[in-house]
Amino acid sequence: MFIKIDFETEMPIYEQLKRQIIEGIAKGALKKGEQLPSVRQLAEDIGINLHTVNKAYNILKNEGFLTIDRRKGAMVSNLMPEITEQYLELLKEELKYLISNSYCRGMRKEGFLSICESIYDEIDDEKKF
Amino acid sequence: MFIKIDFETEMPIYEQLKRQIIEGIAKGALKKGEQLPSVRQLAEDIGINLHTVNKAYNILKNEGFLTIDRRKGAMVSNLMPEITEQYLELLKEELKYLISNSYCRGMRKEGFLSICESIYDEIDDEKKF
Amino acid sequence: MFIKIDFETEMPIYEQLKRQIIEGIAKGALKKGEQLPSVRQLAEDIGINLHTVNKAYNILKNEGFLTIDRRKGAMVSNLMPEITEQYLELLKEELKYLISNSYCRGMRKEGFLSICESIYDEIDDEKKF
Amino acid sequence: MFIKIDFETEMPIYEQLKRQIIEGIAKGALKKGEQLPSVRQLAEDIGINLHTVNKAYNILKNEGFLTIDRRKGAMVSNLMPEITEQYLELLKEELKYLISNSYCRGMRKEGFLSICESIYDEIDDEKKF
DNA sequence: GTGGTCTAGACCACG
DNA sequence: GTGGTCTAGACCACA
Repeated sequence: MFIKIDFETEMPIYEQLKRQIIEGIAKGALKKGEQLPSVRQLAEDIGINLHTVNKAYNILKNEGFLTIDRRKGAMVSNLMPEITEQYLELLKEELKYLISNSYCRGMRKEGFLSICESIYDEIDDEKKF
Repeated sequence: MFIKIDFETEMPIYEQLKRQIIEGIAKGALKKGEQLPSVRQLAEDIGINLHTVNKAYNILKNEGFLTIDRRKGAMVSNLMPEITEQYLELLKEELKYLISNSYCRGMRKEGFLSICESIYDEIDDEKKF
Repeated sequence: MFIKIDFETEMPIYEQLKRQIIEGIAKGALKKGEQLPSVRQLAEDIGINLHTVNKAYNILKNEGFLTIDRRKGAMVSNLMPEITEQYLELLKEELKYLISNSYCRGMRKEGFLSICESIYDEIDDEKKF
Repeated sequence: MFIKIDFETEMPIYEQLKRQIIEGIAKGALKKGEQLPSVRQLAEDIGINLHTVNKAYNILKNEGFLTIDRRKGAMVSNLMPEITEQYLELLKEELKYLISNSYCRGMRKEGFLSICESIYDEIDDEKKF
């Protein structure tokens, strides 16, 4: 796997793991239906406790990114979660803060948008392979 | 003040406070050089602990949004912080996650950018008054 | 057979199998005395493990829904189990939880009863054929 | 508290706890907005591990029955969860099984409905005090 | 071998 | 004092 955990940051390990898996799905490193390593396996690979991996997997299951198949363990869902009203609200809140902060620091609309665009393009690029 | 705290969310109160102050500065509700309520005053208004307000103020001071004068209390800095390399890195990380998540849920570049744009416009609009 | 297994739910496969067989008996898709597919056959049809089918069959035998003959395999019992004190207790416990949950969510007696009624009617309807 | 855990049954402790809390809310033993014991407190009272209580609380939080206030700990939500499409589906599935089982054992519609009714009445009765 | 459950103990962020 | 996080180890249900 491509997981890199930063043990220094204050972001919980399970949250870092969760985010990297979502990013992995977005850029196609993890295909729909693809099987993920077992909690034990991944925990060992990363050097963390299996319960921590389990927590990340379970959150992702609850959010609809993963499904846990009794026979094969965790796998990427074939149907990704929707853009719910609730998600949109949360996204806007988060963006409002990021934009406000950047705005105060002098970044204008064009600069911010071009960063977003380049990230989107990055995802699309990796998608091709 | 315009502060609204949600006591039921996972986000720490001091973080909510910090974000709302930054958003207030961005949209011009708080002008440069303007004085903020005293720690004691604000804490009472919102109904939270002194320490919590203090923590938010101190973080904002360290990040360069506020200056704290022993006599006059906290005020909005006359010079906003810069777009540092470090900030840019953090911003990109955060956006990468938000975009990946939205991408998985089917939101494409145009949709995401238009949300960002509308938030920027909102800030600019409020700025006029 | 009419069995549909959901491999992604939390409910064990053997439990899903057991429930669907009981539902099949209730609505008359499986007649008293009727022979069921062999463990091996059913396992292959559904694409699950032998042991899993075996477990479901054995539970159903112990509860009195099936009789298992060494030569002829499993068949639907000619005498269905009774409403024992123990069963009634369990049923009430389960209903108490379901009703409490529904009640909290605002469902009133009439709504709940009408759902039960429609399920009963459904069973009776299928019974006619 | 009124919690009674059965350590013999195969139902997970956290699930028993979750159910009893929901039942407590339904019958009014727990009022909206009321504060629950801390995880440590309740764990000690019941004689289980605090993580087990924590798990139950978190599930209930995610389902909308509890809210966790940073200042005061867990409390009963002021707004109960809705009857979602998904919940209704699950409820019907569960009822379908219970009814099928009871039907096989000879219980007819009237008998089943009267049990449901008496449980509903029980809840309403306790509500009055 | 897989995830689920439970226990236990430690440390930390928060208020 | 509250819940959140992480670690650790044990046992079990499931397939």
